[in-house]
Amino acid sequence: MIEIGIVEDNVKIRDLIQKFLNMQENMSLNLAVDSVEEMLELLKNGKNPDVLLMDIQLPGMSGIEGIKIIKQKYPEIEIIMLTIYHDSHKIFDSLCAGASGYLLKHTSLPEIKESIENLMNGGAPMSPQIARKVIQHFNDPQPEKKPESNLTTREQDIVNGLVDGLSYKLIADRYSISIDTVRAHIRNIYKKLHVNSKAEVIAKSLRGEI
Amino acid sequence: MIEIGIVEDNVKIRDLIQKFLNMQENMSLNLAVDSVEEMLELLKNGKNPDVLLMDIQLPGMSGIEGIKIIKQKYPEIEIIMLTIYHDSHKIFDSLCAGASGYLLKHTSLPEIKESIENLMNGGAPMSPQIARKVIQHFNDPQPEKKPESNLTTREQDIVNGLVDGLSYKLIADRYSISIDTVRAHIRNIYKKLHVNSKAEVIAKSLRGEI
DNA sequence: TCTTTATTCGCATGAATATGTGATTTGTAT
DNA sequence: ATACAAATCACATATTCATGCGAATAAAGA
Repeated sequence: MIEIGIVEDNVKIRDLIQKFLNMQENMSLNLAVDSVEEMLELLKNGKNPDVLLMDIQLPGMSGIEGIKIIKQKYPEIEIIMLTIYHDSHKIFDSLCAGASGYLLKHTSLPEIKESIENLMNGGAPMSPQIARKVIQHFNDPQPEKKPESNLTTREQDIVNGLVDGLSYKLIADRYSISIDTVRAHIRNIYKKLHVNSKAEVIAKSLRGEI
Repeated sequence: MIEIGIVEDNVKIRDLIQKFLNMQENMSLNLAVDSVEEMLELLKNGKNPDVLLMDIQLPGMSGIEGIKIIKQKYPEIEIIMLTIYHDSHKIFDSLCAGASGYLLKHTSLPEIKESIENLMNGGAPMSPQIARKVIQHFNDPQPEKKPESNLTTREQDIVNGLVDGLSYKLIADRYSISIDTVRAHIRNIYKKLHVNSKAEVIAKSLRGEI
């Protein structure tokens, strides 16, 4: 039985979710409050939910501040944000504060149920739009440093092999070339980078100097 | 009709996915190749898929390198990684390179179909385990990777020497110990870190995994 | 056409590394 | 008192790496 709590000041929404989840045979939602402060009170009194559904816009402390405090005191509780906000700032603040999932409020009840199960199975439920924003966070940040590699495509391949900790033999296998070719490339790489050991190439590469 | 391409060198898997997706009324998978190089050739010849499913471990260029090149030349193509790798390094490399989704290979065919639709609707398909790793990246960028180093002070010194690109001899000189002592320490370091080459130690260290 | 560059391959050799099997000393914890 | 981890050193050997020399092919430029 998954014990669930909800912090949501809109009573209509809260009741709807509570009723629906309580109808599920493997779920129980008995902790339904409309502020972080009340939830903290319940937790202090020994209540021990597995998952918390949390709004951001709340009376008193915001949901994001709530995450920080709750995760600090009760790190084993998983928190899913359930909110109307889809701006990157609130999303990332929530995730950085310790939320394990982020759903938008138009998420259907069955999807909320699925998300909770997903979370208990080691997943991280997100609405598609949220996932997109999270992914985009990785996509762009790059254009800062470009140390003019000078390395050819193949040479870059070889460097990647080295970084992966492969021996010449394994690199040769990976690219289906002879070990002597690998040697040849490495010679050229060393010349271009002004180094003379695998170690230095790996270090340079991982420091972003290639 | 969603035009799909797949880069996957395992013909069994590729054929299975191809047949399944072609059975969908709104999807068409005609571009099925087993290397990035071949896909680039098709794209150059005017093929224009909406979505690419891409493996990471491929003959020739890796899938991650492939993303970079394809996204640079054809930024409108959405790429979903479909691979067995679930280590953070490969996930983040893929996302940073421009992937819009990341699925593990045990994903069922209907889920792959859903993921493609999700993507076309502005989502970012991810397997739950992947989503979790992505979220964790925000949760606590630091304490997550504290794998209990176990390395002693001296061992850490040696690791630093390796990262600086020094040979055993030079490390011995730096700390005024014999080269055999350096060897001994390195043996112990390898055991503790479960590696067996300088290269891997340097890589781990620079990734903050020590 | 001629030149460069990228990529491929081979052979050879000394240097460095990986790994095994020891051993001694000095603290610290039990 | 003694058990144990940390640090030190030695010897041996098989593998891997660094590097020199040489060379062929194909693609891209001058």
